[in-house]
Amino acid sequence: MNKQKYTDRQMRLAGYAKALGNPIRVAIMEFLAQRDTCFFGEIHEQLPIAKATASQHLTALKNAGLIQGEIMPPKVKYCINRENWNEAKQLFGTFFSQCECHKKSCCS
Amino acid sequence: MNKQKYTDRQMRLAGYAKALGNPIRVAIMEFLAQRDTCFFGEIHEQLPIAKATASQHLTALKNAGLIQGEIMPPKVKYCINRENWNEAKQLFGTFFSQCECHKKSCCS
DNA sequence: AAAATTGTTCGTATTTTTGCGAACTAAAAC
DNA sequence: GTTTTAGTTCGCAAAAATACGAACAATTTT
Repeated sequence: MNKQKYTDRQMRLAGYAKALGNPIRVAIMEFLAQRDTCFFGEIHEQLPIAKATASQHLTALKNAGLIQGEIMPPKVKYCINRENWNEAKQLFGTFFSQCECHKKSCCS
Repeated sequence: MNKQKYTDRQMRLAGYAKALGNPIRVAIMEFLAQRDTCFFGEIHEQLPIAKATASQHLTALKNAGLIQGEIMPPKVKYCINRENWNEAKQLFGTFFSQCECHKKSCCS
C-alpha cells in the first residue's frame, strides 16, 4: 500500500486550476488583467449572467486567492491578487516545463 | 445588453484548467510527464483511490485532451497528448503574461 | 477450456457546482 | 428620514463531480 498522497504543491496548483476551470472565471480574470480599476458593476456588465451568479464567481476567485476585493461604498472594487497570481504563474510554468513534449522522449 | 459570450480560447483554457483542477489529476499528469511508458496499473499504484476512480480520472484527462490511451492487451498504456499539452502550455503562458503583476500598474 | 490478469463500465450515494430570483445590507443622495 | 444605488447573501433546483464495490470484457496464462 505505498499509495502516496499528493503534495501541497499539487494541491495549490489544483486549487488555482479549479478556479480557472470555468470560462466565465477566465473571462473575469482577463478583464481584471486589462484594467486597473474594476468595480463589480463593470465586471458584471461583460458577463451574460445574473448579478448573483457573477458575485458567486468572484467569491470563488477570491477564495482561491486569485483576486481580492476592496469595499468602496457603495461599490466594491476587485483586483488581481498579485502575490498569488505570481505563485500560480510560477506553479503552472513549472508544471508545464516538466514535460518538454517537443522532444520525442516523452510519450512514445 | 452588450453581454459578450466568452471566446473559444477562453473555453479551451477553462477546459484544460478544469481537467487540472484536482490534485489527483495533477499527480497523474506529473507522473506521466516523468515516465515514458505508463500502464494503468503503474498509475493506480501511486494513487490512494480505487481502480474505478482512477479510471474515471484518466477518462476525464483523456476527454480534456491532455492524455491519450493505447490498448496493449491486457494492459492499457497512457501517455501525454503532446499536441494538446503544448497548446495548454501556450494558453496558460499567454494567460499569465497578460498581467505582469510585478509592475505596479496592475491592481492598485 | 478454465483461470488469472488488467482495466472499464455500471449502479449508486454523496457532495459540489452552477444559476437564478428574491430578500437583504450599507452607504449615498435626495 | 426616505429613497437610490450597488452588491451580497439566502433559498432553492438542477446538473456535474467524486468515490466506491460489483459486474463485466478481453486477452494471456495455465
